[in-house]
Amino acid sequence: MANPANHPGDGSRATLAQVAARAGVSASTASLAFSGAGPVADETRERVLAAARELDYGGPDPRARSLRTGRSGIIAVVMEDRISVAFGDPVAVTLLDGIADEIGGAGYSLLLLTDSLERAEGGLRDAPMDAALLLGCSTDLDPAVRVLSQRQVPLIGVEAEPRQGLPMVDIDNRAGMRRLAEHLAGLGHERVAVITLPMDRGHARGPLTQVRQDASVAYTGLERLAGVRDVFPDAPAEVAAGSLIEEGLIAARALLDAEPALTAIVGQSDLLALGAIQAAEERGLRVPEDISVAGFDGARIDGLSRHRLTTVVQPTLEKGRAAARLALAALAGEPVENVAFTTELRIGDTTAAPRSA
Amino acid sequence: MANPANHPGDGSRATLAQVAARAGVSASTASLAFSGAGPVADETRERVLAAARELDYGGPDPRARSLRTGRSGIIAVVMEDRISVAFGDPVAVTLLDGIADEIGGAGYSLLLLTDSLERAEGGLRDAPMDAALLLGCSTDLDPAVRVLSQRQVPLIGVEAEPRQGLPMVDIDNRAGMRRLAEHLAGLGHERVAVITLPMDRGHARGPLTQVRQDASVAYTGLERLAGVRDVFPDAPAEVAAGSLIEEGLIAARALLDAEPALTAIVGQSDLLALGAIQAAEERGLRVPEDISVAGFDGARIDGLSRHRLTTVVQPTLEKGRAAARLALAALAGEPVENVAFTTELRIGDTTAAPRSA
DNA sequence: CTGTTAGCGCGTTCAG
DNA sequence: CTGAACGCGCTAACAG
Repeated sequence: MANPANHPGDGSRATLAQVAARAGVSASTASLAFSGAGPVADETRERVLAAARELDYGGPDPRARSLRTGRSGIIAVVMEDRISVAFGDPVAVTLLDGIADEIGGAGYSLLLLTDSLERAEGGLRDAPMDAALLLGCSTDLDPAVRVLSQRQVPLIGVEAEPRQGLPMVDIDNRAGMRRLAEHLAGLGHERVAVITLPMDRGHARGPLTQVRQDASVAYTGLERLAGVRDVFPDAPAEVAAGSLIEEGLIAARALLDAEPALTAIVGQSDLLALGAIQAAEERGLRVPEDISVAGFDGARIDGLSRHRLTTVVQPTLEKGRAAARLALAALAGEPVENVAFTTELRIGDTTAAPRSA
Repeated sequence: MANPANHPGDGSRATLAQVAARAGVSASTASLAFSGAGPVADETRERVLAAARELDYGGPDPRARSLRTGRSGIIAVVMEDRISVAFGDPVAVTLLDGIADEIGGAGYSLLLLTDSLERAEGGLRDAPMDAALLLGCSTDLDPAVRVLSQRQVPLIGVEAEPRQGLPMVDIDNRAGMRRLAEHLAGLGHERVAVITLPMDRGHARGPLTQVRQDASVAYTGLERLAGVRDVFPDAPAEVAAGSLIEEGLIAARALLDAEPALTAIVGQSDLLALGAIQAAEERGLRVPEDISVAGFDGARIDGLSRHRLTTVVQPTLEKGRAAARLALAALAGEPVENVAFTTELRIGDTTAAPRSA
C-alpha cells in the first residue's frame, strides 16, 4: 500500500502538485486540505489525503513553506559555552526549560546554538530562525549580536548588558547580592570573599585583579560582584571557570589560603557555593560555625548537599518564559518591552555569626 | 551609513537580486560572492559586498537557500522528556555534547525536539531538518518514527529497539549488567534488587510487575534488567520515574522496606544508584558494609557523592559522536551501518561482600 | 571569470 | 467552495 511504484519520479518524495493532480483538485485546494487554513469540503479533503497516502507524500515541505511564509518556526537560543558546560548548571537547564515550554506552546521549535567563534559562527550565520534569545551570564555577546542583527533576526537578551535595540529580561543581580551582603554584615562578618562567574571568554581562573575587572564585560558577574562590594568594598574575588561545584571548590581553596582567615564566602551561583562548602569541609572547617557560605540562584540542588544553602533566589523558570514571550511578541509585531524580575533572599543554615563576633 | 533610505522597499530586507543590480552584476555572480562556492574576481566581490552594505543586506536568506539546495543545515535530536528532566541526567547532557560537537564541526546546527504527543507533534511534523537522532532510553519511539519516516527524514537511533530501517548506535546493556551482577554474585550476594529507568510513557513509579514488564517497550531499561536477571533471575525491580537522584531515593526506600533485607541494590543509572545510597544511609545502613550499591553509566558525578560508585562504564560521549557521524554519513549518501560500543565494569567502593557471607 | 535561464515546492491572490 | 497563475529568494546549470 505504501510507496507504490505507480508514479513517475518515485523514490524521491512527491510534491503537493502531484498529489493534487492525482486527487483531481488544484494545488491550492490540496494546500488548504493540509494546512486547514481554509474551507475545504470534507469529501475533497479525503480525496487529497488518500492521494497523498498513495503517493507516499508526507505533507508540505517545511523548507518551501518557510520560504513562502517567511517563517521557519524556529527560535534559536545562543549560549556561550559548549553544551556539557552550560547544562552542568541547573540554572541554565531550568531557564531553557522555561523557554522551550513557552515557545513549544506557540508551535515553535528550539535551535541550540553555541556562540563559538570558530567556523565563521556556524549556525549563527546560516541557520534559519525567526528570532534568537541570547543567554546571559555571557562574557561577550558582541559577536552574536553583530551577526544576528545584521541578519535582521529579532533578538532578545537574558541578563545582558543593556544595549540599544536589545530588549531584555533581567533580574536585580546587584540589589539581590547587596541584600545578601547586608545579611552577612548584620551577622557581624567583615572578611568576606566572592567566587565569581567567568569574567572573560577564556574562562581563566584566578584572583580578580582590577585590570581584569576593568577589562571584563561579563554583565551578570560584574553586577553580582558590585552588589557584594556595595557592602564590603574591599571584598577579594576569585574567578571560577564556570558555574560548577568543582570550580567553586578550586576557587575556594585559593581563597581559604588567604590571611587573615575569611569569615564568609559568597558564591555567584549556588553550585560555586556548594564547591566552597566542600573546600571548607576539606580543611576541617564547619559550615556555618567556622565559616559562612552563601550562593545565588535558588537552584534545585536536592541531593547535592546536606545543607540548606543561604542564597538569593531568582525566578529562573519565569525568566525563561518571559524571554520566550518577548520573542513571540516581537514575531507578532507587538511592542517589546524590557522585563525585570526581583530576587529574594532565602536564609538557610549555611550562614551564621562569625566566631570572632 | 547603515540602513540608508536610498532604495525602495526600505525597512524590509533587501534581496540578493537588488544587491546584484546595485553592484552591476548578475544575481548568480552575487550569489557566488557570498557563498564563495565559485570563482569571483576580487574586485567584483568587493563591489557586491559594498552594495550589500549600502543596502543593509545581511546575506542570503537561509530559507530560500534551503529550498533551493534541499538542505536546511539542521539536525534534530528527539528526546522523550521535557528539558528539565532530560538534562537533569549528566548522561543525556554528555551524549548531546558529543552530538553537538560532531554536527557542529560539519556545519550543522542542533534542533532540540521533545517527542510530546501534544500539539500534533509540533516540530516533529513541521520543523525543517535534514536528519534526526532519536534518543534512546525512550519508552516509545513509535510516534516519532512514524511522523519522521513519513517525512522521509533520515533517522538514527541511539539505544533504540532494533527496527527495520533505523540505523542505530547501541551498547551492550545486557552484557554489561550481567558482568556487574556476576561481580555481586562473586561477592556472595543473593538478595539483589534493581531500580529501573521509566518503563512507560507515563513514567509511573512502583514495583515492576510481570504485567508491566510485558507491556513495556523501554528498550534500555529492559535490556539492563535482563542482564541482572541473567544472574539473579528473581531479582525484584522498582521502577523510577526518571534518571534522577531523587527518584533513586524514592525507589530505594520502597525496596528497603522489603523482607528479607536486601544485600545489594543495582541502579540502572548512576544517579539512581546515588539515590539508593542516600536511602540506605537515611536508614543508618552503611555502604558497602551493610548494603552494596552499584550503578550504570560511569557518569561524571564529581561532588555528588563521597563514594566511588561501582558502575558499568559506557562511552557516552563517543556514543553521541558516533550517532552524529551516522547521521552525517546518511546525509552524504554513504552507507550507514549500526555501531555497537562495549561497556566496562568499574569496581568502586560501594560494593563488598554482604555481612551474612 | 560572468551572465542567462530555469526552476526548488509551496501559499496566496483573484476569479469563477 | 475550487481553479489558474504567480512569485517568495535563491542557486545549479550551462553558455559566453
